[in-house]
Amino acid sequence: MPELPEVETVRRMLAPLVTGRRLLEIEHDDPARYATAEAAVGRRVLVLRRRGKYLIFTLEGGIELIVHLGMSGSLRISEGTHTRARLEFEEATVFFNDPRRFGRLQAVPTGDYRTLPTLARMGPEPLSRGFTARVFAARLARAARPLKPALLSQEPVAGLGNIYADEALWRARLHPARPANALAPSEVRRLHRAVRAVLRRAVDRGGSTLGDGAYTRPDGEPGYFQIEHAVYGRAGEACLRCGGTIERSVLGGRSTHFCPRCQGGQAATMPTRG
DNA sequence: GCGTCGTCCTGCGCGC
DNA sequence: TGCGCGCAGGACGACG
Repeated sequence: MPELPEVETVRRMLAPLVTGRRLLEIEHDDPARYATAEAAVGRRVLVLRRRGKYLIFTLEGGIELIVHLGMSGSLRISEGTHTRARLEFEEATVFFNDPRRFGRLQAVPTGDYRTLPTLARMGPEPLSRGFTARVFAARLARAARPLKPALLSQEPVAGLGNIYADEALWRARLHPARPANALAPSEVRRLHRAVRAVLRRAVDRGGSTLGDGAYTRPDGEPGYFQIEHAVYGRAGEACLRCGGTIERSVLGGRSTHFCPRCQGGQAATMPTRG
């Protein structure tokens, strides 16, 4: 499932192919989903940037083409088995592959994210200078809910999904069910460092490609961070830090992986499943 | 305003 | 072997 490292990997590979090129045509099979993207046709790409898990093609004429890969989407330079849209640029073609159709492709006036509330409310970029422990603490303090769903909301910090939220919480030795607004300053600093460290490392490794193969780079190659996962997908296995047994629970409707021994806190109150 | 839950969608694994 | 069921996930709207 594409999170910040996967989307950043895609951006780095596609940017040289599309920057400065005109988008000539968008061909798709689903007008209900992708018709608004057609407003981007005929415009030149000024820059391809990333905000959280969103890819944003900034186009001439005050238009942005926003791409969200959902949980199974990918942008590829060759056609896949579930290609939903084909973006024809001058001298380059990009295929939007999305088996489960959770991805989005739409054009908006630059900066107008009224139809994308998560993007509009999104917290700071975790690898930017603006993401300080002080800023993070202030944003976490707004949420009374557990850390895991709070992080998935994108409001304390941008770009974390199910995998990297679990990995960051493990690195910070924080239980996923701890209320987000109840962390000590030292715990916020630990989580701040952990988020940045996990994401930096994952970007370096080209993201995570899981067994379902849902995410691959644009050239079809996998990422390699999955072999460094400490908790995600390791339920029942030994914790790499303390030797405890990794548990899988459901929190905020999402599978959550953690070590009850060294991530302490409210482990005893967590419902378990699976 | 905030948190929770259901919905969207489809490939895959599992049990029968 | 083949069928049916449940699960996985991010975003968002409805609801309390």
